[in-house]
Amino acid sequence: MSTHGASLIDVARAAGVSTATAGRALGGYGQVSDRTRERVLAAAAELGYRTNGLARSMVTGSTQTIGVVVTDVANPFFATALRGITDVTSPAGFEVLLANTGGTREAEQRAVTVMSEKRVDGMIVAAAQPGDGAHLKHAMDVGVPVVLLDRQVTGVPDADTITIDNEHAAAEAVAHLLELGHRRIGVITEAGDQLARVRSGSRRRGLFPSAVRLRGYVRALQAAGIEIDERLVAPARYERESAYDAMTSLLDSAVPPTAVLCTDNVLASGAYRAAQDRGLSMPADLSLVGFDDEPWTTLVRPELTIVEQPTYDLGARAGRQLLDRLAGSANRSPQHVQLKAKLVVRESTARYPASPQEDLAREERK
Amino acid sequence: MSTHGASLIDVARAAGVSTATAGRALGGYGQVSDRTRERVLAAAAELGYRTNGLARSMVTGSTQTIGVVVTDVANPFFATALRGITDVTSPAGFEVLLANTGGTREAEQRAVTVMSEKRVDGMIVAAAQPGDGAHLKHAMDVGVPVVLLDRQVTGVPDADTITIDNEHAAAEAVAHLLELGHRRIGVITEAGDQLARVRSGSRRRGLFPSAVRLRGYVRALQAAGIEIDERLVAPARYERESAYDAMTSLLDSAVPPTAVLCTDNVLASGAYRAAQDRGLSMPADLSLVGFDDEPWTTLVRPELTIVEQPTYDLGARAGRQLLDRLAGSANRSPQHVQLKAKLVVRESTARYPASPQEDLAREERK
DNA sequence: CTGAAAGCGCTTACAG
DNA sequence: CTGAAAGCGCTTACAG
Repeated sequence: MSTHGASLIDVARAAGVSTATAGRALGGYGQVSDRTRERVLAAAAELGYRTNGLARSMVTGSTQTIGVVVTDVANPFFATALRGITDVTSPAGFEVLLANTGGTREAEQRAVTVMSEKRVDGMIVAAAQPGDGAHLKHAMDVGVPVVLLDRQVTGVPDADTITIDNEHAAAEAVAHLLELGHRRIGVITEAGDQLARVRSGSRRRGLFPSAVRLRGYVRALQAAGIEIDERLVAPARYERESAYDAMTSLLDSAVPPTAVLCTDNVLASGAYRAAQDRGLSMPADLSLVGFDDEPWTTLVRPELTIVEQPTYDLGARAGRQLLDRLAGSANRSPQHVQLKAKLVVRESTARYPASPQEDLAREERK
Repeated sequence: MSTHGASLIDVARAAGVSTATAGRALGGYGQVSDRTRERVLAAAAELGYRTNGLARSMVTGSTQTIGVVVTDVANPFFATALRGITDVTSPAGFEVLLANTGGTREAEQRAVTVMSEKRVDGMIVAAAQPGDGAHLKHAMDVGVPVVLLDRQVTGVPDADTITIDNEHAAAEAVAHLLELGHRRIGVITEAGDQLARVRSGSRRRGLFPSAVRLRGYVRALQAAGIEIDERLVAPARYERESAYDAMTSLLDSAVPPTAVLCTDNVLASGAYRAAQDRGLSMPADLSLVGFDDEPWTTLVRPELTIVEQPTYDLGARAGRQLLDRLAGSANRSPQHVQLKAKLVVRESTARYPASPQEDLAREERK
């Protein structure tokens, strides 16, 4: 590839030394006399030499590159986590090879294969599907450490995992509502179809965050001695419109909830809007809790009470974990880090019933 | 690197053929008989063989990787553009090597150097600084095509550029306000320090989007015969709090503006909040225009009138442009694509004065 | 401190 | 259709 300019041979020739010596001077390894180093550096500068990283990687066995696989970089959650990853790995001299799976397992498998072929030193993966991590297992088997981000996957028992304690996060939000006096608490969830599975209490792996949050909801209510009312569990897709509809149907039900938990940020925005459009006054008529501290949550009135995930940290920790593996703790047993989310009470949640008087007034109206 | 499993030699030996033949069978190039191919494929599967992309790239001269350099992946603008890039380049068989510069030229130079060393086939760069693109020029000189995204850079005359027509975008927003009757129109801008330069009308290159938008503001007012009042140009950093302060000082001035343009999404959120906190009723007391169609802009009341940038498209077009270069149009003259932004009128802008009656009432109150 | 030689794992002419 | 050999551009023992 002469188009890519001078090679080490050219530099060595120009400096009147062997390629071994030129390589040592340029690469900063081995011993070189100051005089020689200067001559080589001068020749390299003259020729505009840049090391061929491909050749170097082939012999050193390291590319100083890590693969990062997410379902959607445009999602603020992953974008922020990605920033956390690069902020940690970049100073350590690693570049990031990025892949977007769009949430399909096929795309993920392809991405993992390509990254393996490009010989990334390790991978951080936010999986598309909770089941069957055979492709990830395979990567680990050939010596590429993988760190699972945000999502547990079955079939990769040896991978490190960095997740958020979603069960606790959701449970805390529900506990907050219970404490305020709410008894009919609805939930808008992407995991509506997994309610039965969630209630039966299967193991963690194989459950994605939305399902784990739903479990937190279920557990918190059960702990308070409240029976789960399936009519209060509103399924929705990961779209504002879908959440809008879910909220609407929740409010249309015979005995509507007095409070609603939305298990992610997009769902919360749709639900918020539906409540607004219906002319409900929050928090007087309805308490609402969302996930993630997005800009809009403090711009709307009332400001939204949320569960704040340590998103940036999630990425940063994953990066650090991978760096640790790469730095030699290759055979240590898998690490499973769970970060805590934080309930941030703002204006969209309030006591129910609002006050004894109002309670009375409500009764009289009947 | 035996840790990385079987090599082509191992496969060839197992299949009883030469490495040349094994390579042809596996790589899908050259001629191989069906019988041989089957034997090779079987052996490869048996051994869990994966091509070493490093070795392949070294001989083919292509890594099927493009470098993408942005200032901040966590910024929704770049995250969305990045998604546009990957959606276009991934089906074409390219992976993305990502770098975050944090907005400093040094980090950008380092990123570009490393990407060159890793032999990316091309790069898409959202520059950290408008001036001195020597490092980018250098990349192009050694045969790595560069596409500039969103930001013009001096010193790289041969690079393709994909930008948004920011001057037009801002001018259109101002024209909308003028049409509504506003005459005192303020602007909150990151390019406050460049007002003089903007007014003198220097060339495009060397000006970043914020400055170009400020120019759009200036031009639109001038076209309407309105003199620029420097007290209406409020400088702010790219932070919500800073914009909040800028808006506050704008409203505190002796003759406050009746309408304000915010030249990006973060500034708009801070300004919106300041107006709210002051108890101003929008759009009756103040008209406000922002940039970018972020979720919050339709969640707040009133909904925000905005200039919508084709962010995803910006990335997609950049990806396509780079693909074109790579596909052979290497020597064609540089392309400069400018995408149009779109004014989306919602509820935060209204006629001024509101009506003759109100005008009268206003007068009487004095 | 320096150099000759081998080798990383592929693909590519060139013969046959 | 298949194979022997060269070569991509480095780094790494091994001698000296």
